Amino acid sequence: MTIFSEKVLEVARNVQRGKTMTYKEVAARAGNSKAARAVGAIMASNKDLCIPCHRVIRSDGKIGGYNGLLGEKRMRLREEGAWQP
DNA sequence: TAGTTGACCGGAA
DNA sequence: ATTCCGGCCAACT
Repeated sequence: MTIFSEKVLEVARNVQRGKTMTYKEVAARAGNSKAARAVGAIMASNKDLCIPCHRVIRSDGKIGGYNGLLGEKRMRLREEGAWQP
C-alpha cells in the first residue's frame, strides 16, 4: 500500500451518491493530477468492492471499466442519475 | 532491477 | 465525429 493508493481509495470512498468523478480528478485530489492511469491500476488490483468505484468515470464522459460486470456499473450510474445518455 | 501492462488523458491526423 | 500516438504512474512478472 502506498500513500497514493490510500488517498485514491479515500477519495473514491468519499464520492457521494448521485455524484461522479473522473479518474483525473481523483488523481488530482490524491496529490498527482497526472496519475489518472495509476488510479485505474489501483482500482483494478485492489478490487475495492466496498468502495463506490463505479462513480469514477472517464474524462470524456464514458464509463470506463469495472472490476465485475460493466453492466452493473452502468446500471448503478443510471439509477443514481449520473449517467443518462 | 528492468520490462510489460492497463478501469487513463490530451492533442494531432 | 473517430482513430492514432506519446506520456504518465502504480502493479505485476
